Amino acid sequence: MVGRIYDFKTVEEKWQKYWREKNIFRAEDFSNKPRYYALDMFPYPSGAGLHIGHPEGYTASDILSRYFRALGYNVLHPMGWDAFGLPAEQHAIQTGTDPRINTQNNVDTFRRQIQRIGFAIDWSREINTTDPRYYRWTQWIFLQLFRHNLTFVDKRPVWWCPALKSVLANEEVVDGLSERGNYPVVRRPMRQWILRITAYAEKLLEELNRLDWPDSTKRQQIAWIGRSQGAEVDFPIHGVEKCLSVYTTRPDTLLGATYLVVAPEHPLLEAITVPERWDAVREYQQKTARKSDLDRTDLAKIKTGVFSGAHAIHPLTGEPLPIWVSDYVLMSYGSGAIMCVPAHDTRDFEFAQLFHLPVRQVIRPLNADGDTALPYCERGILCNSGEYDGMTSDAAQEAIIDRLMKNGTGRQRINYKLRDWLFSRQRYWGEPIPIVWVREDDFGIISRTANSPFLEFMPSNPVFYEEDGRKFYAVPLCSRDLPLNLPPVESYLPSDDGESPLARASSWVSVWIHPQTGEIRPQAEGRPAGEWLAARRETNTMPQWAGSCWYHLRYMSPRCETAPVDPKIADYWRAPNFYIGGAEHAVLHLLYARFWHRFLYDIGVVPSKEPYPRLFHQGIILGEDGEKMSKSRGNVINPDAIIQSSGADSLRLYEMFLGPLEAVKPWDAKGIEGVIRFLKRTWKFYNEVSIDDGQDDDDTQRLLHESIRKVREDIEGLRFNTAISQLMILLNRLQKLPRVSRFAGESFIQLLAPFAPHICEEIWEQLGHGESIACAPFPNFDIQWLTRDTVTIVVQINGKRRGEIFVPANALESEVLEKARTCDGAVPHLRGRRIVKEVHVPHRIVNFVVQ
RNA sequence: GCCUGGGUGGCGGAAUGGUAGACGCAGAGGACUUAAAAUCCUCUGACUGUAGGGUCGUAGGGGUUCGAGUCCCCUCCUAGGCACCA
Repeated sequence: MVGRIYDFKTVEEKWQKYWREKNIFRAEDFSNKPRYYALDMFPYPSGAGLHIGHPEGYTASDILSRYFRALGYNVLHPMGWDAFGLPAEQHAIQTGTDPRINTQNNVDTFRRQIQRIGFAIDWSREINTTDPRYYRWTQWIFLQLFRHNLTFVDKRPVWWCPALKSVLANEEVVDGLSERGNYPVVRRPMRQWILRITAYAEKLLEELNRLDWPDSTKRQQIAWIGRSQGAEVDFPIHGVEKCLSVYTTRPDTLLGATYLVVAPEHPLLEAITVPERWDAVREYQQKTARKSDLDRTDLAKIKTGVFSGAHAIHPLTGEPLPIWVSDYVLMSYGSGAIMCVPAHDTRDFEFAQLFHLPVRQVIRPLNADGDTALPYCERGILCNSGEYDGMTSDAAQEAIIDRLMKNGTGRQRINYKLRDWLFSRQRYWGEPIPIVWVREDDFGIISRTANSPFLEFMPSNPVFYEEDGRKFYAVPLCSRDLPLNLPPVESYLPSDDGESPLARASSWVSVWIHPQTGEIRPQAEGRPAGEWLAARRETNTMPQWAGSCWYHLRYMSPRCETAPVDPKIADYWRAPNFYIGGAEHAVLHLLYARFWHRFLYDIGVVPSKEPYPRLFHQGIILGEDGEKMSKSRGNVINPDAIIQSSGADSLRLYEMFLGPLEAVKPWDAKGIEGVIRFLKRTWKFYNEVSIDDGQDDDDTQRLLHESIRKVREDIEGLRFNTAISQLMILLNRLQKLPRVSRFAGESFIQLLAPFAPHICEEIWEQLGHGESIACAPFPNFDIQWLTRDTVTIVVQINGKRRGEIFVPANALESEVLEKARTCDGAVPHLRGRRIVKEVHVPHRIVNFVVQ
């Protein structure tokens, strides 16, 4: 019936061409069909080409896409390129060529490789974050954030990587080394753009429990946001008109505080340190400043610190408490100062031991028996706390906060570990930030110019910074100036002091702006007549995360010229039904994208609060040695080579058969033989079997309908490995038959089609169908074949399997037990024994407990 | 250190508290072939018995249950995340 030889290369190329030319997988906006949006984390098109890990997630989303299309859904399955980023920039630096060229080549390679795997992608919606028509809207969203007071600039110590000549975000630094390249990094103060993601901490935390996400990822985000509830307590300082505020999650231990510690960078330190101690404190500050954060946060190291000579006054007892300085207190969390309760905090205890500070126990365990080992860090019953003695920690906490509030020396307080998002990079290959800087007086002119185009995105709180005693104000470009294109530059190398390569494009940087008309002209052309103001463009660019914060929206209306996403189309597609990508993005991309998306919801741009309601992480495919694939280990499997030797269908099928989608699992070059044989047997089966309008025998029908059900359930539950083994079981049976019914013959190939679409299209066509199998309605099972007349029941004696019986499914319990008692396997073990208990689980098991 | 997963044949893995090891790989034997490849058939957890069969077996130890890979407690190993966040 089909050709004798299974020539996968010819078959696969034929159908890939067919799908492309017939636009089989085009998604239709506003279709009346139910909609299904399957989204992959889009790749960074690296020079190395497609990795074996890419097709794993893509195949999973492709199976779902094809499955739901066959169920009659209008499916959106798009692909695009997250193409800004460091490797392309470094390539540009090394070769001196424009990163656009290299990026375009890499994108072409990725597209060709992905297309060769035969994914059901709507290529008419392809997007690229480096396309000005795309980043125009990335810039627009930035300006909206700017307008809503969610951005600011600050000269702050940031991670500076001398080797990369670039500033890195907290998240890009791992153990004091750059995430990319493992170069050392140091702290260095620079002017930076920062996004107030902390303003969204509560919203991001709240929505989390409504998401269908892996628990571990939710937990990571919860930990990253790091909400804690406690109290802020003010300690007046002896002899100085100042108060030191501390944050504590254990206000119940307030009476156990014996000293305070402030961070070396604390702004009050200068004012409170007594003159005799000033040298020691300054020396300590300098020593800390020289330390890398790795040294500073190393838990294993011995604590250090100096006494400031100052004393704080306990707000409840009036007792003077010494104020120490130590780098175990971080300026970036809470208020940069803590009250220390060595009896009930491990770190405070350690410090107190080292510097011989008093330890006062104020909490005892609920079921106290004898002495408590200190530090005791659990909650318990208060002691040595005057009027609070005998109260539980919970009650005391409330009572103490109450008292502080009455005294005006404390209040409830919620803190987050989440830090604001350092958003600027001193790089070329990123979205330019659409801001110009003007002098204070000129900013006043713009602000007073009614209808100035520069007021379109003007925030209520101006953004400014000071340099050499002069203030510079941020002026947002207006939307008609977008996109702000990346200018050509002569060198992609940042300057040694860390300025972006854009700073060298002086004719681009220095401009005249016209407050009334909004016109912008290069200063190089000389000052035009009229009321023009001198301005300098922002030369920092956005981080690579920016473009991936909203790409899921752009796929919906990729050519929309009036908004990031067409509101009507966004209302149609809503949100992806399925989002798949690596777990390495658990906190970075997934938190940033949630932030931007939620902001867009808040300003009415999108209809849903959350970008990705259902998320899944595919596991990693390891090399054959069980180690992570890497060039240096030489264990990299190249997908192109697999496709060349075994075909795209085999690659797809094998990656899905390897194990559970979420598991980390090693590649096995021998293992792929199994699925190759399976596909060959499938081909051979349709070559040899005769398909007619007759009936199948009962066992075949039963297995067929069971298989349909299992494959459907497994696809929907993402259990592709067991779906494939069911298909193998089904084929093992079918291929023994000389003839099968049309329903059986067609169903099998349709069940297999989402996994191995090319071979199935070919067989489908040769079975006489004129239309693509991708559009054929998916087979459904008939429940009548899933209920059995006769069931097999296992007979156990004392929990050990001794035999089995076949009984009618509707047999009475007494009949089943009688048959079980007298079955061949059971009789010898029952002889001479007394049955003390009979357990009968209908349709499953009978267990006799005997003595 | 803390928080999460996970530990099942030679290997990847399968098992709503109910026949452990489906499916596949590897291995053994056989058929076809001059031969090899490919393909097809049979066997394949360990120990034990001529055989019917028996005993053991899901990291280790305990427990709950008629019955535990699955639930509970402890220990070990392993992967991932967090890490002086007061």
